[in-house]
Amino acid sequence: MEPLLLFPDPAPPALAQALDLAGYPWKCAGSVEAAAALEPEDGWAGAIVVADADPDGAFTLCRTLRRRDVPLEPVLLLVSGVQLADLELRDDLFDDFCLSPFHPRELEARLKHLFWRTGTGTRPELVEYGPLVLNLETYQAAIDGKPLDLTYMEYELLKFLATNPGKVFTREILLSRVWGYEYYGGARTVDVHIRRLRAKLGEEHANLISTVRSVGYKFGQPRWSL
Amino acid sequence: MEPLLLFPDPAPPALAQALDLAGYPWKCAGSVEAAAALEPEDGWAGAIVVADADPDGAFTLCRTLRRRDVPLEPVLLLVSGVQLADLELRDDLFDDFCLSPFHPRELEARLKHLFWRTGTGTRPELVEYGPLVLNLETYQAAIDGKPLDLTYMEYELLKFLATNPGKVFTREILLSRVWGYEYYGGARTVDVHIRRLRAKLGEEHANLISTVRSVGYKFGQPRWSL
DNA sequence: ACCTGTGTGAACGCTCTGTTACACGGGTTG
DNA sequence: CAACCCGTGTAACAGAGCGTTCACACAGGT
Repeated sequence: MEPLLLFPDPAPPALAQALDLAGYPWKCAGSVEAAAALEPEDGWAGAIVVADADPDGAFTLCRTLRRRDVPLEPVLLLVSGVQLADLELRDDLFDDFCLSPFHPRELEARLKHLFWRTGTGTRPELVEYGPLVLNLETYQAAIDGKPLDLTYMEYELLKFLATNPGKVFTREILLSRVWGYEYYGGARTVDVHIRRLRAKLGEEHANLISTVRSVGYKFGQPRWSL
Repeated sequence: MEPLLLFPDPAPPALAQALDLAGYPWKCAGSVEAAAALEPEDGWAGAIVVADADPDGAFTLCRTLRRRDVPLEPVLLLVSGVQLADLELRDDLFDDFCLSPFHPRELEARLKHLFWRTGTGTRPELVEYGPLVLNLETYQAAIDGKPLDLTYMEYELLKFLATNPGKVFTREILLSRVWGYEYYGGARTVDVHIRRLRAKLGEEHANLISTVRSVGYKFGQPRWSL
């Protein structure tokens, strides 16, 4: 995903932190010129403009962004309560606004809805570990960019292991956590699924799942762990 | 100006008072039927739906409003902080939201910006995915330029899937999001509608909807975007 | 060399899905 | 008002896919 443009420079720590937590990349610019210099090749994903400290600069930046050949969307404005009146007659300069101080989850919800509304990229939920990528929304898996054709149980097992890399699980734990608490069956079932997973991962990556003799299995971190 | 539709009935005093102060006329309705009975000849100016007390009723009303021949705009949702997660996957049901308790001036600012925005017509009336085109205004569908004769449920189901391409939905999710919250019925209903959709899409495009065994259905091809 | 634990392949049986047929209700037509 | 059509929900069945189990080979540790 392309980064968001933030104004001013430096951005308020709370804003930067909220975006980091939500997983949105960003870059700061303190002026129109700095924004132009920092702009990625594929353009910004959007802009978040803080209008508290320097309203004039903020609105100037918004105006510039909107005057481009392809007007930048979305533009989210962060304003303090007393600034609400400043929005008067400036509706064309922003797509949404958020009161400052803001709740991180409100900001995240607004960004999400904004991206949905403007039709631009929404990030899928991913579980990644090295060459392995699991897309939780599409139920797809890929390794080295090549899609893996996993069955439901294989996917669930791999997802559980990959979300807890390095940790060892006994077969009983895996049965209860992946198969379900009420499940009562042979522990060897796990072995067979592990084997099929290794086979589908390919010879090169079969060692992503390692056997811990007399204990169980673990995912990743084959050698050097803390 | 036509009145705003408020939900539920009675509306929170703070909301009514804020609207009175801002000069917006309004009427309350506690159900879909009441809203239909109260609707002015020229239609509502918009709707403000409070989701705090009765989320199910609120979202059902939103869905009804959006399914009209001319989808009602704008819809402003009032939610409490803990409800932010409820907005997940419901982006199509509202145009903006406001955290409750709200500051009257924030509400006023949002309404103002909302009317400005919807007045300029930014709502996407088409949903496109590859050869498929859905016209949300005329309720028509076409594939490869040839019109599809879909029933109401088929259209709603396809619309929901096509607006979330690549994402997998369980039958339960589809029942609640397409059929409605209050719906209690067999999950196999979804299967049959999927099958009818595939049949109408034609042999060539039937694979636009793919089955994810033990999970549900998804539309279109993966978005392996980063 | 023995024993325990794990890898491997095949076969069984169940769950899930595709598909068809039918029942029900609302609306329309004669 | 009856007869019909259309849209929708539900039941039933068959087939395929998939999970589980078993039997045996193999490796590691004592």
